[in-house]
Amino acid sequence: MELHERIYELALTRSFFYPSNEPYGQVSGFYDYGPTGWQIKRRLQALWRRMFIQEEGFLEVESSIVTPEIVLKASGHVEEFTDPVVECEKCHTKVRADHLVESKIEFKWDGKLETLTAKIRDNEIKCPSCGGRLSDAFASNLMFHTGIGAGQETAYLRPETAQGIFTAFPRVFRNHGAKLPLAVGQIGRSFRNEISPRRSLVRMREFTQMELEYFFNPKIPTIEGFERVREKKIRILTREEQEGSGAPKWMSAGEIVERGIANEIMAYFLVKEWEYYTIAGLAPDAMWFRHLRADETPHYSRSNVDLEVETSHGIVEIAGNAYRTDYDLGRHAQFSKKDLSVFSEETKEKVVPHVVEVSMGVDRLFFCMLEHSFREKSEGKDWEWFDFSPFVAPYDLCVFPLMKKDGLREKAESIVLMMREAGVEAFFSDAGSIGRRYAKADEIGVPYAITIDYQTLEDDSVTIRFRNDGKQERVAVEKLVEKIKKLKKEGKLVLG
RNA sequence: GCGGCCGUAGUCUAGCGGUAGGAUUUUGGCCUUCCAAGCCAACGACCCGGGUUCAAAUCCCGGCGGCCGCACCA
Repeated sequence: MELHERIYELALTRSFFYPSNEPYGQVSGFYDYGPTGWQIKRRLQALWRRMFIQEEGFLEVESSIVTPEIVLKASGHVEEFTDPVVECEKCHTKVRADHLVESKIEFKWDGKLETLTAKIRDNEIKCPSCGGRLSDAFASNLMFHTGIGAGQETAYLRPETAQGIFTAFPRVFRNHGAKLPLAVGQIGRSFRNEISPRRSLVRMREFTQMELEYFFNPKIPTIEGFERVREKKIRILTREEQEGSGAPKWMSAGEIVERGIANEIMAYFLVKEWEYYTIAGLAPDAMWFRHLRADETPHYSRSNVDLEVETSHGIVEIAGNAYRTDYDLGRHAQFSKKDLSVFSEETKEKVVPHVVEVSMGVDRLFFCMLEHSFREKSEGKDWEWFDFSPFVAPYDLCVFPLMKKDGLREKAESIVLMMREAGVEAFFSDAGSIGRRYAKADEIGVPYAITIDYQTLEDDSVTIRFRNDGKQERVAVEKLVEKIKKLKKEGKLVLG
């Protein structure tokens, strides 16, 4: 059995995620998060918020999902997400029309559907799978279409959260210091009407993104704090290595800048992302950044660097970094007929800011994290479990009375109350034997379990069990909250 | 969308013409002083529609859905 198959079974039984609207039958590409999964996803988002917003003093917004067509024309999505397609009249296979024609004859598409249809007719191009007659070329759009108001003015569900940040830029800039650089992030749902979504959370029609746009004066492509990360290393697959060995290399932020792979701003975020994903529980030896080849880089971008992760579903891209220059603001200026340039105090001139974008997918991260954290039965444990980091585990700890009787349950409940009041997320259970409950706690990756035993009633102390080695340490109840917070902060998972 | 395989309790699975059996989970009870103990009991399923047949979970057709490959996509 492939790991992802096992993960999917676990997702169903442990309430990580499951198909949306289940009683009506599955519609592929849509998944709900259950109670346990949502706890984890929330924490992945909270960790991002802490590292990419709070720690940096950046700003966060929430923009609307339904987006008028003109906005997405400006962004390029109406064109970019519309593929020219032909359909076989016999077997109904759909094929990209431009790719098909290009593969048959020497041809450069001019963007017109009629041209493609003409070429197909002139050259008698047939269906590649059955040889049947092909339809005229038509546009197939990957955005969810909707209509606003009684007039049903054309609109789409946003295909990315970024555009809401670009359109908010002028106001946010003015209201929050009117100075560059300015960084604005957002967590939210995006939508892509995939033709045939597969691989569960890896390719969804409705998904969650965490995006950050860093606006700066193009003459000053630097970021405060770069010196702190200059020597820090990440794994990266350079363009040369993609031609060569294909093996990622450890490289420092400084070196990435020197080699021209990224500017300081992007290099800074690469380091930050590496830290984020490592803390979130991805295995550093199973992920790497990849500098996209020139032919993969959009025309408006100076450099794109993706984060790729190895999984049983193959290599999954979970983050994209792009130096988008002034493309987005420039296009929105053009389409809205507004001046979106701002005055730069740094160079005493008006500039259209450049943008470095960090775009991360939460659901794909969630899936990769489950795979990388999954642990088979072993000598120490006769059950499968998840080695989640304390930052993303669904609960901070479990509270278990050794027995239900003799006042142990009541004592345990009072400790749960104390923990919850202190902001510690505690899971309580008195069902079944204590060993069984430890196993259950391991199965959803809770890092610590507190056990209330007979000694607790005598001296008001409890044991803390560490998930990863099963060893226990005795702690006074009055020091419990402090102790747990310390363990979490240090990420300590074994007593040792 | 095409092709191959498939659809039985929450999960895994047996049955493949006579209306379902196991494992696990869940619930209640007994028992239990630390790593999925044991015992008793209970709950719980044949994807949907049509056809063939005395009789369909089982055979046939259609639909819906899944997995893999193609295509599409990141």
